[in-house]
Amino acid sequence: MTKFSELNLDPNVLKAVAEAGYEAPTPIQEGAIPPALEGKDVLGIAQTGTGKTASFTLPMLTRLATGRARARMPRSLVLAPTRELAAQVAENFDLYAKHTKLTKALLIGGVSFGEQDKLIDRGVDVLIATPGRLLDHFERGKLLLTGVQIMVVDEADRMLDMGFIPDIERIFQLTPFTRQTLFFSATMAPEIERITNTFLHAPVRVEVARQATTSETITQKLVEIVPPRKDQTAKAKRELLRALIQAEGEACTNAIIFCNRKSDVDIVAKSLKSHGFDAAPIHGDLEQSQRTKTLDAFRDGKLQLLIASDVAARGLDIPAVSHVFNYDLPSHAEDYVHRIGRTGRAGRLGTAYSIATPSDDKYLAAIEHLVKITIPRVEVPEGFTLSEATLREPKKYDEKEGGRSSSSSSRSGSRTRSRTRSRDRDESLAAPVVEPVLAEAVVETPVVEAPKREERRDERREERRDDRRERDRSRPRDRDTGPVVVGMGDHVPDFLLRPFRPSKPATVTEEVEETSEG
DNA sequence: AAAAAAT
Repeated sequence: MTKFSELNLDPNVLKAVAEAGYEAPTPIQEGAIPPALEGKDVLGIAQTGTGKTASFTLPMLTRLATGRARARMPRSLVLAPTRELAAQVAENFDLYAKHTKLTKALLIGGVSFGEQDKLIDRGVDVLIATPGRLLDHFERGKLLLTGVQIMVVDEADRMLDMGFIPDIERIFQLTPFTRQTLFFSATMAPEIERITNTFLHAPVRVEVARQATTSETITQKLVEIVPPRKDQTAKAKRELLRALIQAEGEACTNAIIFCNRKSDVDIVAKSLKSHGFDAAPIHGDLEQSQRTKTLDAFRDGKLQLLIASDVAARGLDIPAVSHVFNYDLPSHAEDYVHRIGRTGRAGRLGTAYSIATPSDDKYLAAIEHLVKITIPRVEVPEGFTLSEATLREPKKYDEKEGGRSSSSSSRSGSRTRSRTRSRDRDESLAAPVVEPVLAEAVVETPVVEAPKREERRDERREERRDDRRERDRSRPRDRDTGPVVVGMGDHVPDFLLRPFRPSKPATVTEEVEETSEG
């Protein structure tokens, strides 16, 4: 087996690695460090938890060991998508650079410019930044990127998701053509491929097998509930979450609870706290100081439950999380893998619970397709008092539907139709794989409904366009024109229509048509 | 329908 000591790293760097307790490099490190040390571009395809950060940190420090920084001209640059991730990279630099004289600055938003400016002025070897703040410094003329010898892009696919690619391209163009580029991404989306083709020169491609999502170290479980009413979903989910945490008891030493929305992060955190749990929220709308404080407390074991948006889904290295709870199933299947990957790290055992409601069926299918397993369904825990109402029981819905559908079928017309649509949606939500007798009625509708819904939307759009045309010709006579005209009847005073219609309607109509087609 | 990041 290769050892770090065989990798030609700077002795001072090697010393820090040894002190940190590392002997043998991970596959990504073994693959990326040698070419990086030779000054070659590296394209690393690897996910977090594979030792990616050290795979660029160690060779960078080694190559920067000779020479020193000039004022406002950093010698290297690391870009990360989130502030926490950038801060984490910075911590890694501190760790491995402690026996060198290399300096670094962390440029992230949410903190004042003053300290960052001071460091840049003095000259730093390594600049670690989120794209926005870096460009901000650059535009203020405080920063020159022409001295960058090594540039690292970390978590490029996440940058893509977050719309950072234009910024990244711009930053690439601000650095010298001769720079060395180390580029990391978990996946190679077409857009990522394009960037690497443009900005990397004959890169050495290092690909590390995707982390097994069915990793034996993570036990995945899914709890499905059907809240009796839609407006009770959140309440039911919060209660179920509490029951799940309680059922796990002492096994749950600490956990990250993921919500899809920032507002839900706050609500769930508040709710858990009021029920006596040791919980705190983290998401992008919170003050940076608060984010740092919360994350530090969680890392130090002073906080048991971290309620998080996807700001914490990727990259963050939080050791020893016993549980992950998906309060919401993520709408991007990839995120499921990232989220549950927060537990079961470094050979430790972990448990990942996901809460699903019927409206998650689509997401769930995508997730299970991606991870290539059927996530084991488990019963709701005993402490879940709403269980009777919220178990996956289609009956209530079907009874209701049966009653309503007969009354609605006696009617017709566009207004009733819109109500029918929302009813059908509920119906399809409540359609589980059980109850064959009722399934007849349930299955039929969504299957037919799905394509129809699209058609109808198009129809309506066309209708609306027609309406406009009609009105422009001042012949508002169609009853289907929508609630506004129906409500006014045929008695709409002419002046009310005038502001929407310039003096020569025919011409305008033509113009509208032309522009809309062009 | 939403999260992240520059203010």
